[in-house]
Amino acid sequence: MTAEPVQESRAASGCAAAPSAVLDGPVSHAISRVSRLHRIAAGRVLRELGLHPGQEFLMMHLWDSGAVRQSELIKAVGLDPSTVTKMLQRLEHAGHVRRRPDPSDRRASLVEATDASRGLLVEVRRAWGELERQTLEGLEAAECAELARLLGKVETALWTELARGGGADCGAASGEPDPC
Amino acid sequence: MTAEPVQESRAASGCAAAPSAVLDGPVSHAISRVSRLHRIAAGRVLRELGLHPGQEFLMMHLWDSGAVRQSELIKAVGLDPSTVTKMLQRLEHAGHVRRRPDPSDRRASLVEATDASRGLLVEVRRAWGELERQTLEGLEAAECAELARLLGKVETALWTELARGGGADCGAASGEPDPC
DNA sequence: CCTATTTGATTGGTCGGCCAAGCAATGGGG
DNA sequence: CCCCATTGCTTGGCCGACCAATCAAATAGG
Repeated sequence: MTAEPVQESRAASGCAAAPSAVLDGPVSHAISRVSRLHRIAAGRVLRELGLHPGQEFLMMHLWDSGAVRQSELIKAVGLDPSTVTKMLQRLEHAGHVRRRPDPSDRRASLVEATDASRGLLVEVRRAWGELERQTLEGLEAAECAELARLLGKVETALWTELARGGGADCGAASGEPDPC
Repeated sequence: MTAEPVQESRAASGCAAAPSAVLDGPVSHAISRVSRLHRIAAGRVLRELGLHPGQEFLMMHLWDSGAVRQSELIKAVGLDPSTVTKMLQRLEHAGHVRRRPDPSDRRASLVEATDASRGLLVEVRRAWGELERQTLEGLEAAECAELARLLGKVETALWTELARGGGADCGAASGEPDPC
């Protein structure tokens, strides 16, 4: 209808400047938006591999560490136990992971990536490289490093804040200490 | 627990892998983690107000812009139409939002915040201020600005990349008085 | 030894969020 | 005037993610 002005605004010119986005104020909004876009981008890249966004986190950890207790996996990725359970059920059903009871502790489960899933390893790594490239496109190396540093600081800030109020245990995989 | 050595694998220190940073995808990981923590923090702060994380986005826009077409709202927040529909259904059921058919276009809906919801306005603003404070705790003003700038760049980068692959309109929610 | 607490994992419920289809109304072109 | 593409929104399905509550097993305490 009548010359959609919106598309025009977003069109290279209007969007390229994107002064509004930068000045938009709250970092919180920016985090939410960036995260959402990032997730969508991840979904696009991973879709062809048969993985849904978020699952690659688990798989990468499993590929990296071999058979692990589910509780270890939970602490490593920092997700809710129920979330991990359901994700693993789907991944198991898809043939990407295998779960077996831990003989030394009959309530625990050992999780490991299947051999079949190994084929995905290189693809997923490539996809993540692509995603990283898309994410950091237009940023210089120094900016990238700075962004990583700042995100790290924000992460620790949020983390301590949450630990204070929520009493969540949370091993926090690679998180807090050691800010280089 | 078993004698499971702490898996302080190479990952933790993003700075160490400066040259190969792109391969490991530290920024992508960081974005995901920070976003998740941030969302949890937002949920904590908003829970007492009866809002779920994400809803405040819609409400803030509605408070700010009065009655709007649903399609305008969708473009403004940049979410999927179906997502907005369901969120609005819940918000309406909760009494925060009112929807009425647009007389000038019988397939469209006009959405507006209810008077009752206005009471939440100041609370939500306060909660977001609190959230912002938690998020940026430990960062200096210059770092905060730099983070905002970098996130803006990442956002536009992801955005153009997504627009290339999938039909995209562009809303670029912007232009509101936001104290930082 | 037998009970309390803690730990490991699962289920149920709800919400945000996406995609893919599906209508209903609008409006442009033949 | 009618047909057809477009726009606006909704539904259904699925997945990630949270919380709360539950159950089973292991361990600490009396």
